[in-house]
Amino acid sequence: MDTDPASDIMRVWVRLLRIEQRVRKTVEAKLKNAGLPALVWYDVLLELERAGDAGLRQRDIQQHTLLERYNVSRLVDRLRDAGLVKRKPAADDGRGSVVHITSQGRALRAAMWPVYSQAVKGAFPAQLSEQDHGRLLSLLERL
Amino acid sequence: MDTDPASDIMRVWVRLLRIEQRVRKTVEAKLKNAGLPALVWYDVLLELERAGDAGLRQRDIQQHTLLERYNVSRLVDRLRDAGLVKRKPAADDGRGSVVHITSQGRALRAAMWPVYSQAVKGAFPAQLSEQDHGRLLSLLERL
DNA sequence: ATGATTTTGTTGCAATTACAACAATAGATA
DNA sequence: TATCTATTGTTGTAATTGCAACAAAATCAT
Repeated sequence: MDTDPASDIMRVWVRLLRIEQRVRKTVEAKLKNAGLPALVWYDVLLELERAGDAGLRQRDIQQHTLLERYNVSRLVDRLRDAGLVKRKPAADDGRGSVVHITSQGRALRAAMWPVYSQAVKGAFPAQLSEQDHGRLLSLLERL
Repeated sequence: MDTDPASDIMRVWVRLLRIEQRVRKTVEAKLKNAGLPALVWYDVLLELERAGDAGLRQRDIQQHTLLERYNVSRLVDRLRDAGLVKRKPAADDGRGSVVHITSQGRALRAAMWPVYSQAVKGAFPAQLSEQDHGRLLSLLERL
């Protein structure tokens, strides 16, 4: 077993971790500063918007966002309480429910986007070339 | 302002975010499964071990780990309660304290390393070449 | 069909993290 | 010096997340 702290993959991981923390932190701060909810709300609203009229099972939200089951359950509660989504019993599965975004939900997601987008851009001050972005993306895809 | 959801930098960010979530999740799960504490404990213990006899101010822990001030405060409390670190008043600064790792702390960090390391490797199944690792790392360094 | 297993979702409680206010010292400025 | 501001750290309380147990329905195996 490789126990070298400086191994390639660990270097990549640690670097990736720090970048994620730094960017997430600034994004969350700017969202809060703009009076908007946290990033995870955006994530869920976006997935629901993409899902369209069919909506999404909570299970699907879980898979898309990598949230835990119980966190999805409670987050959907909060989104519903805020009028951003609706829960309906699943027609073909007596256990679960289907979640649909409301027009208020769509409006909030749209309002969050420019703040989110700008915050991310601001947190990556280095201007990589289009080619570098492509290279980086294709390397990340392989992880 | 660019509001294109598919812009290069946002693609990179979203991909990076998902990778971080996936890997962190498996790492935390494997640590827990091995009866070991969470990743953030490892992070702090590692920084303290690197700092050596001089120890670290809590402020420095904060900067290295990107934790919030109050989280450092309470995490150091827990580490101290677990016998992994010691807090001493800072000689040259009446406000703060200096944190030192104990031998138990070093032992725990050492015990966590192989589990951590293997978990990360396992979470990156794709075998990138040494050259690709280098390319990826240098691109990440620029973010 | 029936019983066991898996999947889906919820909930009480514990642990952690976030927010806001605070105290104490250090450092800067008049 | 005296005062103002910034830095460092703590703590009460609220919000969120994690853990464990649970319920209900679907799926599988016999």
